[in-house]
Amino acid sequence: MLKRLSKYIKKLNTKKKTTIKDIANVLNISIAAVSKALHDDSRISKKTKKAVKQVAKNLNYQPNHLASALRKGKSKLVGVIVPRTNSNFFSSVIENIEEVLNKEGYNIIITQSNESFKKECDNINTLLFTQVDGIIASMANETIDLEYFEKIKAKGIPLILFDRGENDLNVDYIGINDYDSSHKIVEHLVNQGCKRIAHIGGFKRTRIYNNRIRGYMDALKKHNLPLDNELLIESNLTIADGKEKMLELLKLKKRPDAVYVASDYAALGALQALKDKNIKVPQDIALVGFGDEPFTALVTPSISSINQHSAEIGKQAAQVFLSYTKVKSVKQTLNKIILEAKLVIRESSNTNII
Amino acid sequence: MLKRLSKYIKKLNTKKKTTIKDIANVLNISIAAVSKALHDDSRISKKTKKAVKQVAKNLNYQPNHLASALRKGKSKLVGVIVPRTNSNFFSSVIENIEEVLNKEGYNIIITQSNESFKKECDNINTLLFTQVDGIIASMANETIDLEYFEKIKAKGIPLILFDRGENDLNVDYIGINDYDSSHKIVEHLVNQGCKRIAHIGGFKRTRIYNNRIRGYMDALKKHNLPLDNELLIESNLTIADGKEKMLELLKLKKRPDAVYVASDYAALGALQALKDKNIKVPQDIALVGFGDEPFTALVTPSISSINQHSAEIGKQAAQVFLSYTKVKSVKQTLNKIILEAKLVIRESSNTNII
DNA sequence: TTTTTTTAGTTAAACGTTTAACCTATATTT
DNA sequence: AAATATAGGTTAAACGTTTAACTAAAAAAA
Repeated sequence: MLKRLSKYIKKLNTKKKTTIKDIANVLNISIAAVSKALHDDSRISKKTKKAVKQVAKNLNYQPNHLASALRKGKSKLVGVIVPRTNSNFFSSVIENIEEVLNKEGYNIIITQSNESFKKECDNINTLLFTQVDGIIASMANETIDLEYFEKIKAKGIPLILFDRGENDLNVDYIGINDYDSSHKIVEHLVNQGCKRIAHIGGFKRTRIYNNRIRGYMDALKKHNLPLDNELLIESNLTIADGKEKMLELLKLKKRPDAVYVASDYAALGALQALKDKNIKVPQDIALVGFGDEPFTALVTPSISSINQHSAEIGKQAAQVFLSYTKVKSVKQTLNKIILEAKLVIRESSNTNII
Repeated sequence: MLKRLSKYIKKLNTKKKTTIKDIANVLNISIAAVSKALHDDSRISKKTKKAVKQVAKNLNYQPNHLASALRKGKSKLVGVIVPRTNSNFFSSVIENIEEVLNKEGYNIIITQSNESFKKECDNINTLLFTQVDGIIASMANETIDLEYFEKIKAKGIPLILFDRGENDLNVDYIGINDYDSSHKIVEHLVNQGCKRIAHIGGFKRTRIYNNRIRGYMDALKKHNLPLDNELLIESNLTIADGKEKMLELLKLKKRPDAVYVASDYAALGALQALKDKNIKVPQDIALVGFGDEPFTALVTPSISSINQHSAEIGKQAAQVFLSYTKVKSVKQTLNKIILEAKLVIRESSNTNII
């Protein structure tokens, strides 16, 4: 064996990678035995297993994932599609998906749609082409046509949506209770004495923004505040949008005394507009954002916001995917997991402390 | 053919995926012909090509990437390792790497080290296991032991580092000129009339932070400013670190009149500390950050910073990788690409405008 | 007409695993 | 002692492509 080994040791210096065939040759056993030994199959003796593992180490053997994936029909790869990774929310969701899936031997391929429908379709094609075993996604703002997502389902590949989902699409979903979150915000602002509460929201067609808008309207009704159409604005919720829409609100004859913005980024823009116009926050106008991005705690005044439990969403999404891989029965009830969000009150809406 | 096709059309409803074998059966030709037709091989007639593509479409054929990757020995996957995706810098670099590589048929697998050496090693193992064709990485702060990176090189897999690299490691590198950037900052501060310039930097062992520190010291010398050791602080450069180290600087008997922080995040923390202590920025103390993260333009006062050309870095890194796949000759000179950074002057260091 | 060239394929092996089915020698049971 | 079980493997096919090497028929050249 030693002679055979030393012959193979030379191989280390060449480019060619070590395969189980090499190990089999060194030990003069079949490749099947090697494969089984590496997987601790019960039909291989301890002695052989030990020898195989030793040789594998010596030859610096690295299993060929492609080969086993092809044979087993499983790539052990999960695709993740997010609008962008550069928000703390998505970055944290991804981190937690990765953590849970890595433990089970899965790797993730992260792709960004940049909020573009076309890019999202490309991403889906790419992931299907790469033979991922499942897809976890949060939809782009633009997306209305669900054909591509249907395609995933049609192929029998588990699809789990989080945060940005769609009511029409019959898939697993993990998100927070947007409707209730709006209620919490409005209630808080009412408690602060606000009477004219505006909402800079996202577009109604997107499930989460629709829910936030409905929650906002129903909450106003509940607290006997009149619903004024000029106080409800739809937008893309970028920083620039927040600034622009806030300036529009400030032009109204009857200004709002509070603004609830459906995204922290837009809230940051709105805050800049308020500062530019020398309007005191929260005394003149109170401000609440959404998402609890770290910077909300760092700007002056700090911005009240809704914590979306990003870590929890990531973990649950991964778990739902794993449940598909474990259960043999194809028929499985869909998971619709709605987490309760938490309102974090900061300076921008707290008139008591100041 | 129609009869055969309709027989196969049923297959669409089953789980089994369509393969080139199915297409071959429908048209009664060999699978080799199908493979060639799909790749527009010159030895296949136009008629056959057309027929093959039509049937492929009808059967909803999707090439099995694993099979072709195994056969060709190329996974068409590139691994990307970054400390975290949630800064604009890394997110932008990644976006641009992806854009360039996608055009050439490559996909990327993004992994995060979370600045942990152990996680980084795990990431490398994972990527090697997944048979990536190359790795583009920015090292974790913690990393000193380069063994794992050597391993990549040893396997003959192209390794390209960006931003956080290492002088000792003989690999391709793309980054900005940190040394010069420090010079630009110091020069600017001197022009603003500052005479006691402090530096909250990263750890010297990391190449980029070392260069920034050296640049800072040499620039002081050049402008005949004394180098005071208590004005040079090493840290991890988190937001909290920035705040803490700034408070330390404020405790000095002889306070600085300007602080150059080696990261925007730490600069943000520093700014909070200054605000808490009611110190006017830039009048009492001027502040400059590093990285040109979007929030630097949005806080009050806005923070001057260094733009690192993230898009350019991403594109170049991808190009360097591609150069390995195209050139046959193994011997290739290493690329060390150093981009010139740009100082963006904002309120935090601009005494003229105020 | 015969030979050569071109066209349009076909055959079969290979990529590195996994796994169902089979086999043989030894140990155990009856 | 014969029958059965168990341990420890081996053989060969399969996963879905790609590709080098071969071939048959038709077209062009001689």
